[in-house]
Amino acid sequence: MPELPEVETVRRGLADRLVNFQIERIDVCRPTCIASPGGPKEFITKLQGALVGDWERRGKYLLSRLLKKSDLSTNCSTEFADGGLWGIHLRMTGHFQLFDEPNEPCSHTRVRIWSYQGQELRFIDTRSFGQMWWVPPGITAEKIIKGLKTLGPEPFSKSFNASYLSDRLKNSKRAIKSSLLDQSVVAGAGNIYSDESLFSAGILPHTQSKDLNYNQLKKLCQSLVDVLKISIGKGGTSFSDFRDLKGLNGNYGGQAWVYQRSGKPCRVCGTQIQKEVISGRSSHWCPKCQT
DNA sequence: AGGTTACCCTGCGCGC
DNA sequence: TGCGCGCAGGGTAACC
Repeated sequence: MPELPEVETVRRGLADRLVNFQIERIDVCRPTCIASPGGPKEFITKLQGALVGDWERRGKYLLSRLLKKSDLSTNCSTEFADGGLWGIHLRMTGHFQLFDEPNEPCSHTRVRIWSYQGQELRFIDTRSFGQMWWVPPGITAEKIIKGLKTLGPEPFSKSFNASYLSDRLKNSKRAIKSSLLDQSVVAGAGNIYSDESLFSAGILPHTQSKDLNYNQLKKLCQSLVDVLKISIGKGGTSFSDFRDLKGLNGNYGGQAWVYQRSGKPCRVCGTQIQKEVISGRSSHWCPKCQT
């Protein structure tokens, strides 16, 4: 279940490893994972021949700038035209593997992308929730990728602070846990990091969002940023480790304070960690450390 | 209109 | 041993 730190780790891995990665061929093994309007056919046509450029992360979305060799350019020319954007959302179980040698794909392989250099970038996604898009040149990614349109501020940006949260949540009766999961409030938090940041801030997940005072919101902002940063630091840097991302899930490196620890003693005070479903997502908290 | 729920999908763990 | 059920979760559509 990649959340912001895992997606950021993937972004860095792709940016590091896909150097001069020019796409020769694509095999979409599961057509439903291509979510752009033109479907797999257009996705394949438009990505083929493209050079994969810079990688950007927005919330849990990944975007790569594609460069296409200009029709006017000669063999020796290094001129590239805008090839649009390649968007990716890993959702629950999506991950990449890069192979230097030919290799038999596993049954959960959804998209296979070969470079002219003979490398294969493979998208593997057990639960098949992951999606990819091709965004035409000159069109904003928000037009094609619906989720980007409603994305709130990045947790690490200046616009994510206590006064923003205070204003955004001042009339909201929903549980703060639910607000944190809302990508339009803040981009990138999922179930793990919302539980962990609430623990770190000493706030009960059921608390009505509007009832949090300025200091609590300040603490919450800082806690979320800290928890995310710590996890990015432990996210690993080598591409081959991506297959192990799932192993890090759920405990972000074994350091979870409350997430999926219901019934176990709180690492701080020993009180039994509680669990309850809040707005459809399991929530974990310490009844003594969080008030 | 804010807010909640169902759904998509698959593997796993539990209970009988 | 084996089967069936429930659970896990991000985002979005549909609903209240």
